[in-house]
Amino acid sequence: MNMKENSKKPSIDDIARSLGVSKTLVSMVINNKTEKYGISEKTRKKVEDKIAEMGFMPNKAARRLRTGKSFLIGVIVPDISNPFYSKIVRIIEDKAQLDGYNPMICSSDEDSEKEISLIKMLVDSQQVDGLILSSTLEKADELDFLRKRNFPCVLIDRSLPEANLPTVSVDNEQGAFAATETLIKSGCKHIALFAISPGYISTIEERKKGYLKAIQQYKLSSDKKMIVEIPYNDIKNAVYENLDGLLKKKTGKLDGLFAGNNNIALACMEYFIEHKIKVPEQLKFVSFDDIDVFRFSSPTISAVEQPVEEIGSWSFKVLKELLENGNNLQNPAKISLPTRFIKRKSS
Amino acid sequence: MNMKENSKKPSIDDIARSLGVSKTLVSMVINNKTEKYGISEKTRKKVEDKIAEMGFMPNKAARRLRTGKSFLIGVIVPDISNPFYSKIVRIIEDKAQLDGYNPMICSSDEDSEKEISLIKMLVDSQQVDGLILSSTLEKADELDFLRKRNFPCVLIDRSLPEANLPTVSVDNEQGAFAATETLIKSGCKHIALFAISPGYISTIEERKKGYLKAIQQYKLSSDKKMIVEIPYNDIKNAVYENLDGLLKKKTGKLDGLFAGNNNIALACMEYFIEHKIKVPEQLKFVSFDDIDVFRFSSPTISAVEQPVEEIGSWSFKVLKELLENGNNLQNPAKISLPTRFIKRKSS
DNA sequence: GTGAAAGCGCTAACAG
DNA sequence: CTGTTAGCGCTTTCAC
Repeated sequence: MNMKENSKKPSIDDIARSLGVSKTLVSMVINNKTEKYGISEKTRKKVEDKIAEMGFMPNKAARRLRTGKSFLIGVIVPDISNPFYSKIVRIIEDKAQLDGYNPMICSSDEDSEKEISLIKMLVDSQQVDGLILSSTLEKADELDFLRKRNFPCVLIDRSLPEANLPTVSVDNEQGAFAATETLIKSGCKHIALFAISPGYISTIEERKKGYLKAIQQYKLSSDKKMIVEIPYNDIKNAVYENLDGLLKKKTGKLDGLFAGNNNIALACMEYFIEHKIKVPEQLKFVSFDDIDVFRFSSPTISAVEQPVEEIGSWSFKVLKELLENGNNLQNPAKISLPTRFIKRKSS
Repeated sequence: MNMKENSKKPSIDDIARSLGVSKTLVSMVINNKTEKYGISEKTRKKVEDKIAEMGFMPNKAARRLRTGKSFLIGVIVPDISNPFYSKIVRIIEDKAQLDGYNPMICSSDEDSEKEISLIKMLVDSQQVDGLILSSTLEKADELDFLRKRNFPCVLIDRSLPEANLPTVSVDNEQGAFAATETLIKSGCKHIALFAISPGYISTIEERKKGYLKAIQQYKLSSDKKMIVEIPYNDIKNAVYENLDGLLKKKTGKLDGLFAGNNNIALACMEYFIEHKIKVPEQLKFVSFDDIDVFRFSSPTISAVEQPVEEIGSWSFKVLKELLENGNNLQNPAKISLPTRFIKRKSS
């Protein structure tokens, strides 16, 4: 009763047979190697026409098995539904396509174990040719198995200490410094930083550093309790609890808040609305990452903008270099892009 | 000078040889077929240990070539960096992973040709087992080559007329009706709908229908010019020009605006700010798609919320059904999910 | 200029 | 319960 599957996909063999030539010839045509092997224009044309006629597309699995090259690249980010990452990924997709690569995109959920298993699956199972990684890992040696194999891998957004891997990142310290400085200059004395945990992530560390540098440079009293870690999985509750605590304090009451990323900022903003906290009058507020919300909210939110386009295009550019010319383990590219602080009404 | 690649990946052969057994046995263990073939617990354990010890992972290219099954699914959306789609995709990723599938995610940029070539690449080249498609195509027959092969494919978000393919979508008409009705009930007489082009996309058509239904039901004068098409590639300019025109009119001046999707809404909101248009006093405003911005903007924006979670999980569920039990071309699943109108301050 | 043949790593039919 | 074997579709070496 089922509809019959009439038209199986043609293989290279079908093309060859229907033309009375060998598979070799067809293969050479597919791979633009006719020149190299001195195939005549006429023959090439003949084969090409047949390929078009039969709608032949080479089977990548077979090619992959034979050549060991997949023209796939693995892309792992913490969460593809976070606009910061989805924008980067989109750029990578476009750039990769231009060079015939297809990305396999995965979300690690800030989970080191999941990340490792995704990497293994991409590298060992799917045989991606290279990896672009916004890593959640704590230590570089968890990636040693890649390094040992000299596997093309570029770190983006987050660097890894002593990783010795090419990295495309952003000057988080400078960005955080600028953000904190703004708060200080507008009169804040008690500034908290809400940063996503785990705290060892390089971007978080650098943001903390920038924050502390500003605090110290302007001789504000620094208090360890003003740097709070917000767990990735429970942002809203953590933000609410901490804000409750910090705003209740009699002495040293919070008057400036720096949200370490866009999700934390959103939770803070919800809190402000629910608890009728007036920003910037009662509390000045800035955030890392610039998202659409910040331009339209009331008040508009000052934020550290990251150059997503550039992160995306550089990351593929660097990976491509690795893919084509091999790793230079002694001296991996380290690209650090500037951020831009956008001052709006919240600070 | 280069670091030697010491540790090649082990193959099924290596495992078998180092254990003195056959590849078959190892293969059976990998694929959990030991029960089926009555392999002893002991042997299985022995093989499994070796696999763990050598860090073996089956080569998917080989498996794919042999079995014709890739455990890959293709996912094509107009733009992965649009939060509406990135959220759906994220759900699909999670659900697929639970069943051992990996998504290959692509953006079509609302370009039919690009979409077709992506489909071909996914299906013929990458050999994905199934497809989840938020299609930009005009007519279903462009997908006939898939239907002929009985290829598992589910349409999401947008349906295709006479496609006879399983579809997971949303009741756009009802959503648009509710949105328009709100505008009418709050006193608007001259309501425009800004919809993304191409206008033949089912969601757009349905939204137009819902809009018109409300207009007619409440006996407002309907004017063709009040439905404007905004090209995907030039949203901002188109929105600005049309708003300029419609707001300048002496008679029948615009007093209500319905943005057909989130990107259009953002452009409108920028316009409002730049031109100091007071919403809702001067112009009432609603949008399709609910994004974070709408909850925080001033004023907050009323919007038709789509059940992204459900779209994502249903789409994989339906595809899985196809994958496991085959197509039912006579009677494909058509799942229509309700939308929810969220009234905020803008209307 | 072109073709024959081997083999990438895996699965499954069949044999024992 | 376990092994032998053929072959998926392609690229590449070598031969003519």
